[in-house]
Amino acid sequence: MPEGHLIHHIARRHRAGLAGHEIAVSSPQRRFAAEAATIDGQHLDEVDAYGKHLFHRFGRWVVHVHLGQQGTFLWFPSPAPDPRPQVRLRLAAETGAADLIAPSICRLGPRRLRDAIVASLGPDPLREDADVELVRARFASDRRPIGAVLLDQSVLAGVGNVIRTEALFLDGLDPSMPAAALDRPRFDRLWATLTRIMERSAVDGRIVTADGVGRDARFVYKRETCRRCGASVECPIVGGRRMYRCPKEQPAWVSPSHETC
DNA sequence: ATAATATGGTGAT
DNA sequence: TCACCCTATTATC
Repeated sequence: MPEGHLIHHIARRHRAGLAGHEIAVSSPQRRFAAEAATIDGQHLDEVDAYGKHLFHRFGRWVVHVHLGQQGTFLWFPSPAPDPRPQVRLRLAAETGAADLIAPSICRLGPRRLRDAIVASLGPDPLREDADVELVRARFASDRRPIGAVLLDQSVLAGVGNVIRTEALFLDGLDPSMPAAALDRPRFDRLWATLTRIMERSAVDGRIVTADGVGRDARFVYKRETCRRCGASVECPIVGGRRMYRCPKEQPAWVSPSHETC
């Protein structure tokens, strides 16, 4: 669930349903109670997504949320039911209520907190202000496997395990290929693929690569056989996380130095 | 119905 | 290196 597409999906929902209103802020679970009291009743100025980070700005304050692996934001149009006891943060207006559950980060800070977080992140393909040239330059000087670089949030913000896996499949790239070995046309195509997957997934609220349900909604992620050609899918660990590769659709990268002789 | 799993990143050890 | 967060989704019975 929580890759960058979902954060943008949530931001769009909250922008439409909560921004511009005075918000009743509470913490049924109590772990955010003091902070909630500080901003309770204040005007929500804007909601912003950057990579996997979410920011709600209330005047000089900003609420910073990272969903981690299990975190989720539920949305209830009015009349919203009573929040379950596990709800860390509820943001409620006359239009509806958003309940935050099981985040890895939920904290209140000054506005500059957002700037500090953003400064640690690479460009986000889902943002208009994304600097593609900067990402291309970072790739060109990075000899780590491309599968690992795609997960590095300081290079590129918002891509997670499913999106990196499916994007590399769609572009026929071996995850273990060094990022620096990617030529310009293939980099540009990969950027376009990432942007397309993420934008469509941000609209739908779930990752969409292939048409289908469950595992059949993906080409290789969590599959035993390739959805396109039926070949047996490999499961290498790249960048510390398990990923999936079709050996036929994603032929092994061979170092140019070994080709000549 | 019930159970296994992880589409992260942090902070403790 | 590991525990944590305690969810929705998916698979299985």
